[in-house]
Order: sequence, then C-alpha cells, then structure tokens
Amino acid sequence: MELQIYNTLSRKKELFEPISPNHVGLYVCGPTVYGDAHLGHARPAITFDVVYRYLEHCGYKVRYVRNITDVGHLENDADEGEDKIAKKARLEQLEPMEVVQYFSDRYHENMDQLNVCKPSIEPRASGHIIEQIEIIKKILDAGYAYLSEGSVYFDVEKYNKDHRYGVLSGRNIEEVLENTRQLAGQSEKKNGFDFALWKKANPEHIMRWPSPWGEGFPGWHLECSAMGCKYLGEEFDIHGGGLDLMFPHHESEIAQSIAANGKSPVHYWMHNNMITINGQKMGKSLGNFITLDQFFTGEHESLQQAYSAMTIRFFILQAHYRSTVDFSNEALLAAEKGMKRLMSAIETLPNVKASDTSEFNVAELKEKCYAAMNDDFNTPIVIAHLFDGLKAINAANDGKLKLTQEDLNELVAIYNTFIFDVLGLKEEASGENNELIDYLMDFILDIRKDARDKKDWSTSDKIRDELAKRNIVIKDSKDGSSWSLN
RNA sequence: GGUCUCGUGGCCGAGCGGCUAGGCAGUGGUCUGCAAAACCAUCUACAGCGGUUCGAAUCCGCUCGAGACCUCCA
Repeated sequence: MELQIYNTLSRKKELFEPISPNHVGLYVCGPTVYGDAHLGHARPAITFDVVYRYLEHCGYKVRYVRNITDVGHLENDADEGEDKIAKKARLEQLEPMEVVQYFSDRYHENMDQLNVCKPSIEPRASGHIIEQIEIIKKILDAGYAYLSEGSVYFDVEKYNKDHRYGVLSGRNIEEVLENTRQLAGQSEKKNGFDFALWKKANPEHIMRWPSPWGEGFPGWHLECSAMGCKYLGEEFDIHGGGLDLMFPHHESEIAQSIAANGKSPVHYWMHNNMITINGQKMGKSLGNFITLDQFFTGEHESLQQAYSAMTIRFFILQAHYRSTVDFSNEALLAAEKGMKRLMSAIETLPNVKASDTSEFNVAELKEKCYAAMNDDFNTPIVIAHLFDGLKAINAANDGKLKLTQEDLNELVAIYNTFIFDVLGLKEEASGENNELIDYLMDFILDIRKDARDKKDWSTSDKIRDELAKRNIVIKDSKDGSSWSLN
C-alpha cells in the first residue's frame, strides 16, 4: 500500500507522488520568535517531524525547510500594527536581533526536548530580504501589485480576475470584497483585502532595509514564498503548517507564487489542527496558553503536575493531526501512563523465551502499522496496534503464548522502528544519573533484602516508606527489588 | 453575518455503510508478608428527530450544541 496524504487543496486524501522520484521537498512554517513556545507550537513541530521521519524511513531523501520569522510579522492588522519582534525589543530594551536570538535558542531547546529533528535548512526571513525584493519586482512586473505611499501591496482584486484568490481556503473573495470595502475607508490600500509585500518604514522603525521603493521591510506572507522557492524550487512537494495559517497566510503564498512565477508552488498542502483548552483554541491572543517549559516544570495554575516532553509528544500523537485535541490534566495523565506501558515492550522483549512455533501474527502487525502510517499518517492507529502487540508480548513473557525467535526478532525491529524512528519517542532518564546515588541505593536495597530474608517486615517497610517520601519508589518482584525516581 | 469543521462509553480519542479500535480511570482476579508495581479479565458508546438502505456512529435532511477562519496566532 502506498502513502496517502490529505491535501487541503482538494479536501481529500491523495496518493503521494513526489515531483522527482525518491526526493521530497518539505516546507513548514516555523515560529515567530518573540515569546516562548507553547503547547500549540508543539503540534505542528511534532506532526511534521513525524511526516519527515516517516518519509525518510520510507527511503525518501527529504529536504526539510522550517523557517524562523524574525521580521515582518505585524500585530493587530496585518499591515498596520507594530512588528512583533520590534515591540518585544522595545519593551525589553533590546536590539531586535537579541530578541530573535534569545527566543530562537529557547525554541531549539524545546524542540530538542521534544525530540524533534532539526530541519535540513532553517532560514530566517531577515536573511532573505534580497530574494523577497526580487519576488516583489516580478509581481509588480506582472501587474499584480501596486505602489502606495512607499509601500507595495498585492492587488487581490486584480489577481482574482485572472486566477482565483481562495483556492486553498475555499473562500469566495467577491463576497468578502464587498464586506471589506465598507471597512477600508481611508487606507492607503486600494482594497481592504490587499496585503503588504513591502512596507515603508516609519522613522522610528528599527528593522529596515533599502529597496527600490525606499527603506522598509518585507510583508509576512512573502518570506515563506521566498525561502520555499529558494531552497525547494518554484514547485515543491509538501507545505505544512497550522490550520490557522491557511488563511490568509498560505492563501497569499499561493497567490504570490502564481503572480511571480505563474506556477502554483505546492502539490500537497497539509494543515495540523489546533490544541484547545477548555474547548477553546490555545493561542497567544487569547492568553490561554501554557508554555512548554511550564509543562516540563509543572509551574502553571492549570497543571496538576509536571509532564515530560515525551508525555507531551505521546499525547499529541495519540490524536490524528487533523483533529483538535483538548488539553486536560486527565488526558495528559492517561498519556503518561499509557506511554510508559507501551515503552515497557522494548524492555520486555529481550527477556521473552522463544518457542518453536508462533501463535501471533507478527507480519500482520507490521503490515497494519505501515497501513496506518500510509493512511495520512494515522499515528493513533499505529499506537493502538502497538498496544495490541504489547498484549502478545506480555502473554509470551508469561509463557502463555508462543513466539519463535524469528518473530521475536521481528517484533524488536517493529517496536524500534515505530516507537523510536517513526513516532520519535525516546527513553527518558528515570532520574539523576549519579554514581553515588546508584551505589547508595544498591546498598540500601541490599540491607532491605537482608531484612526481608529474615522476615523483618518493620525494617523493610520503614525503608520503603521513608524513601517514598522523597519520591523514590521501590518495586518488589520475584527476581528482587528495584527502584525508580518518580 | 459569511465560509467551514465537529458533536462517540466516567475521561481522552480512532473508525466514516455490515466484521461493533486503543489508552486512562473503575471493577474483578493473579502475584505478594503487606503494599505498590506488573500482568490478566471486564465495562459496549456513537447529540436529538426523521429519511435512504437488507443493514448507519458512518450517507441525506432538519433541530440543538461546540469550535475554527473571515484581524495577529501553530
């Protein structure tokens, strides 16, 4: 079975066929770096990390471009407000690029924690001003943009006559033009719907570059067109991003590329859905977001405890990327426990004793996992199948089910492939990696063992209870006792 | 107001015409000095009403409810 991808353009699943065999160009909208990443940012990062990982796993050579927006993203109205980065810089009395550096570093740290692969190229908007100016020239030459008060705007109405502005979002722009006309008023734009390609810089504006139209800075939508085109070509395979970017950001990207190159830039548009909190989208403007660092430390009033990066990752992968996911402590707790159980398969497998026959269809399990991934990256189904396999593994470990050595080896391969390579989960350190602590704990457990052997339960329980106070959990089993830090 | 999505068992979430996922919690059990952990078993739901069909959670219509986009947001 071959890979099917849900294409926002056609609103249905399509067979994935790359432009050049064995190569995939993947572009994903990265963050605007003016604040800490929150749970909502983790969604596209993880979603497209899995897309990237799976494509690579399938043997494709993927060039994965994820940008950093460090200029041109304005507040409030897309073409009027203050630059987000510049505002932060002003508030913190920093150079804008200090803000960019700081939050880029923090973002990278969070991505590492989430085990998100680094993109092949991570371009910054401010490093591609020349490319953006070149595109604006092309669009002007084609007649789809106009100059106004030192700024350049995209002429949506003109474009819509020859092409269609709204192919991606399914919007009928004529209707919307009616509405915005009334609102536009004394704007320097012909039309409320037109968006800035180049914006003239006011005297107090710090981030500015020279251009044929005077000093200014590029519009937000343009950077992705410029960088996508530069590194992946005028046409490339997959463009990803959050559903909230579909309009106007991605819609405008398409318009810009068609206006400049005469080509629709992207074959497959993929959009991840939102994470909600109390049924509402988690977003910066609503102020209802929880940052990733807050999840990792548990320091937020809505959080009952800290949640590890892998818990967050597993939680997100347990839902399909095109569904909304509602955040709650209960859901996160469930994810945490479930993931630990699933991960235990990796540890159990080497201990299972082989039989000469098999009573579980390992090949079928493998097939089902691939089928799920091929069905538009259905990670929750993959996880469900892995849980089914876990049941068989546990049964075999208890001697209640037979598996041949060959099947056991295959299971190890399947679990390693899907859990680590494709889903991108990793083992988390269970506590401090400290030789002294290890030594002391071994020593303490040894004393406790002596007590237990003498049926000195009061000493044994005292040790257990005392350690529990510091979140050190003792687990007794047939083969002896072990400890872990919770 | 316009465009579009969605309403699944205590909770989270798949499925998208028949074979009634999965996880967490709960309950029962195995193990254990006790406990924890672990393991096994178990709980049968698809907002409401009508229609299409041999058959619908799944298709169509209506009603109610929630959300997203239409201004920046992943």
